[in-house]
Amino acid sequence: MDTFLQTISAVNDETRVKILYFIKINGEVCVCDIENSFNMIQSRISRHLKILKDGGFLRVERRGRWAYYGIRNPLDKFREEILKEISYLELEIPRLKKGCEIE
Amino acid sequence: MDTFLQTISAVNDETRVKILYFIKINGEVCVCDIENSFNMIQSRISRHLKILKDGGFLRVERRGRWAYYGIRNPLDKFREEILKEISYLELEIPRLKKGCEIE
DNA sequence: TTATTATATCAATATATCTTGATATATTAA
DNA sequence: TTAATATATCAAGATATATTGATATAATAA
Repeated sequence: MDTFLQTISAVNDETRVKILYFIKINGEVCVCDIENSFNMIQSRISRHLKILKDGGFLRVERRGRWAYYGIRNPLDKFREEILKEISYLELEIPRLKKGCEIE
Repeated sequence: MDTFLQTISAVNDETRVKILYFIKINGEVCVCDIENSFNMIQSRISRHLKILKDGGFLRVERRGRWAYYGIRNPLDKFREEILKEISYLELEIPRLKKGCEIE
């Protein structure tokens, strides 16, 4: 039950749904890219990414001082269905704006 | 987005997940049956049923003074997947105890 | 009609979650 | 080593949701 609720509550927030879809569309992105694209403060983005990661939707890889987030692969059937349902929403998401100095 | 979040938030609660599964297992039940089986006060059950109904999982039919709740049929693919995922949890749910005087 | 039963809804409180700003940590550059 | 950058985490306040007890509504029984 706990895992189920963790998965569900991860997508029970408009901001997180948009961030998740943004990552699905843009592939691997770092926190500052999302921060910059969504124009939200860093702690807010970071917290949402953690919840999405703990919910099993995202993986994170650290390279240098950057943390790159991407859709976890492979993704199990259920989370895949949730992601599909989110895609059907055809959400308006911000265009990717790189936020870090160097890459 | 609103419909998606309404669907998701409907199953973002342990009590509601159990009630939903209980109804899936037992078929059509009235509020007092759930009240009696789960040993919860009536207003609590009634509120959760409303949220599950508004989330698109349940239908309700009034017959006499009773309100019979059942799984909405047909259920769309996404809610069907959620219900399937809940089934996989193999939750311990209370045995059906009829709660009304007459039926 | 009056009382009883089943259900829904409201108001108050309790609990959980989200956002923000501050601070901590870790990596790289100077 | 010191400064700057990227990210994570914490504490406080704001907002949302859950639970309870009381009350409202509607159907039936007496």
